[in-house]
Amino acid sequence: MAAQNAVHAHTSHNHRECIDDALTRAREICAVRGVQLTPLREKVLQIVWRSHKPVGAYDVLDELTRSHKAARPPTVYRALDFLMSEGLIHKIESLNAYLGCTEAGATHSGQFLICRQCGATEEIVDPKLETALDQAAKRAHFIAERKVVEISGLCARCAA
Amino acid sequence: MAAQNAVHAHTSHNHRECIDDALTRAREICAVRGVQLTPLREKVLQIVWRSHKPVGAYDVLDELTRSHKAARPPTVYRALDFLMSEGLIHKIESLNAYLGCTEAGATHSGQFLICRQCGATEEIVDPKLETALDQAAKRAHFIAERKVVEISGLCARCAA
DNA sequence: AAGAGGCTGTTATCTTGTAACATTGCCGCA
DNA sequence: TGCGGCAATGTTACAAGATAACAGCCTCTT
Repeated sequence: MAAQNAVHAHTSHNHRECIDDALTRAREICAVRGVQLTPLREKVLQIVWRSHKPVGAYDVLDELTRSHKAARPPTVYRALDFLMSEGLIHKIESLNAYLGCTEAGATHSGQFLICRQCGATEEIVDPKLETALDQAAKRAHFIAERKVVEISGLCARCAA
Repeated sequence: MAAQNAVHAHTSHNHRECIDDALTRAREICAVRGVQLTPLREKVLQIVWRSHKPVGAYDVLDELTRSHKAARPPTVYRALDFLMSEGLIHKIESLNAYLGCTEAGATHSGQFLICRQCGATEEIVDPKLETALDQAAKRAHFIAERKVVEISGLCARCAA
């Protein structure tokens, strides 16, 4: 499920399952935590999950407006902020765009592989890389809190 | 010089030397490459180097306008683009801001430690981290081209 | 003199993100 | 029953970041 998502962002697959899994998982997580995954927030999460490509806030807004005429920028940003604070989505800083989290539940800053050709972006969880980041910070006597790792290039599919 | 800058971003030091070193180095590099470090571009580089904190494009613009009334956003962005393409500055994606490069000359994507308290940002060059990044990409069959690594937290000074 | 290319000027606009205040709806409690 | 508080959303306006598109200028070359 989560682990499966993580390895097929750049491949063809039944994406409906991705979305369903993500939404189900999000509902569970929010229920456990006692926070409200309102219809609006869920809709935004669904929109972000429409693809494995990071989606801009204003693209979310365009999409959201179809079903929700009152939507405005703050509507979207509030929902995105909520989803980020609950670890359900990530912001891809180098693109100013948002991506569904495949490791929802665990608090973590993600590590991403962004294909410049097809746009598909995969979240990876690489313990060695994580360690290397911590060690690098430690050597510099720096207390790491948030770690942004975004590698862009070509996915296997586009390279072939 | 370069290595020295890299370890004192978060400490007090004679910053004039940083700037002078950076400008001198930039002139050398551009001369060797046969590209033009025009007065305008040099001025922008100097402004970016005024501190070890990443500087927003519009902050650069405000500062630039003092000596250069005709300056407009494109003026600044063109200069920043040039300086980035020559590896003389980096963009800090998570802040939408720009920082002088302490390793100018070598082509590289930087790795940064950003103090959320004082704002000082240090560029580090950590071969082990570099390797870990390459390995992580390789394991995912991904061809890495650009690597964004931005760790934010507390510098030793602010933690104390 | 003509033309090409690189740099800068200039105007306008686009994209991304936030401030600030109003409104709604629900829940607990007097 | 009504009131106070809080979380979520509505609404308007704007700030901040970035680029498009075209004009002008200078230099070098032929």
